[in-house]
Amino acid sequence: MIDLKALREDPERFRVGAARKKVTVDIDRILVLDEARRKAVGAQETLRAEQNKLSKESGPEIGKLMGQLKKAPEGERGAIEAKLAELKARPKALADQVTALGKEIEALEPELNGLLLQVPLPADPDVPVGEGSEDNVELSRWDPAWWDSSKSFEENKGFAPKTHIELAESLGLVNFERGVKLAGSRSYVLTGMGMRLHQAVLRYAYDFILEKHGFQAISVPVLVREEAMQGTGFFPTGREQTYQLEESKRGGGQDMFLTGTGEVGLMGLHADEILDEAQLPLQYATVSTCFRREAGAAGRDTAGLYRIHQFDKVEQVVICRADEGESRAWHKKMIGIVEELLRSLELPYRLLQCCTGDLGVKNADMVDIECWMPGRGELDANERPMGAYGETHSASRLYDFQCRRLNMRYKGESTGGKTVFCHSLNNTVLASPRVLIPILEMYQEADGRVRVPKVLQRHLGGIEHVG
RNA sequence: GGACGGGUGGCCGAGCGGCUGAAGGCACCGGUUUGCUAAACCGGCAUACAGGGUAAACCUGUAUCGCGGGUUCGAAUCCCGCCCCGUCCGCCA
Repeated sequence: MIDLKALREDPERFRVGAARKKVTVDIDRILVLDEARRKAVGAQETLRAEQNKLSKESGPEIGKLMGQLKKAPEGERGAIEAKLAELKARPKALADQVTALGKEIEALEPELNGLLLQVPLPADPDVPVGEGSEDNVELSRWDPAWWDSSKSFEENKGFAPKTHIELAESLGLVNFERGVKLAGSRSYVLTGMGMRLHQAVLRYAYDFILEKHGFQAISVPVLVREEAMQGTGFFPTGREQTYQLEESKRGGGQDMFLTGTGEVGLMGLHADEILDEAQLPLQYATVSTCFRREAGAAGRDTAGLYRIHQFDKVEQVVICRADEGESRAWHKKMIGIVEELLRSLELPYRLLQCCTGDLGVKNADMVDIECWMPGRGELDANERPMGAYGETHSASRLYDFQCRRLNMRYKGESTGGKTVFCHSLNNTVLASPRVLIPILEMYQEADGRVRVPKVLQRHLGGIEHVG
């Protein structure tokens, strides 16, 4: 949620911000509705002030007259009743006007609020302007000692690579057919060492963020109420991306939603709370199952473990003071944690500065990390993929956009006793099974086996090879 | 699924038609006292929106006692609907 006051004062900033993010939202309509609403509210408040004053004056008198009426002899009742009616008439008339204005306001608000929820947070000025992912800017690359990203897989390792799908099949790591039988397209079943690798890499990443970086371990519900989805900024825009359980249709209280990321639970934890500045920054990490409908992605990445409806993810979230410098410093730090993790796994990766067109509504800045996946990308003359970077991580800075919606504030020395909305950030630590793609493909050997990354071996009982 | 009980400020908790934005306590902030700490005492202490004021201090108004509606001149208080939380029993893990 953006600040309506800020929009009122500088609508152009939000017009440009939305345009650069390729989001269509009628800012002028918001201004018109806001103006009309404020006018009506102002008029209503004036009337109410008058009404309150009147009822304070005439109220006790009415009470007194009512008492007299009970005891009064027949003859005097008419006079008292007339006086009562007169006393009651004026405030009543005002109340009717207030009600009328209330109806007017009610008519305006749904549209205004609906529009307001759609206004994206403008990207920071240093975020490159662009249309979409093709305009993202590469910031840096990293390769392990045994890999040279300027050369092909075959030049690096001396044999042609198999894709993770082929490896999964030959080594019995995934059963796609049965996944589809059970749950439809984009479903899979990890089997044997596939499941063990999945568990091992998640556990490794989770221990990594907790033990090496002091994040707090926490579990989250993955089935949440609508407020949590709206509060974290996934609704209304991402509504069609989420699975909805229509409990209300079965006579239950509310519909529930399956979360697409642990971020929803972690950020929702402190919704409607006022935190003590001394508690900040909050550094939370969770591992949770994520569900995504992948609506609108029909036909893209249909095979393999890349784009699937259900996966598991270690997610990190930071809630800090409302300070741009602090927010930027945390962003760097969170990205650094992932770099350290990927280096320990010896996976080649690159950092991408996302351009305005590739940002979501809620972030001011986003850096993606992509791992090299030899089985992805364009096909060569032999119809074999030439490899490509594929997104495995995404680090966002949201300023107070999310906390405003969640009504998550803090108070302390630096705020001068005022309550201020917190800033929030989030980043993937590791998502699996997607990360198994670069692991399987990069660690495959000429004999068809897959070496187990060193750091994962202790999570797999010391096993050095799969297959 | 059945039977109850309950949702009030940062927290606990009273109030059950006007004098209540709301007693009292805790926490917090300022002060007095004090060798230090503690205690004691005094004072302060909700949020949002709108208007005024220098985008500060502050002032004014309105709203807010789970949410929505109703009764009433007037509702935290009465009525109706909904949501949520809790307890006990049953069922399942």
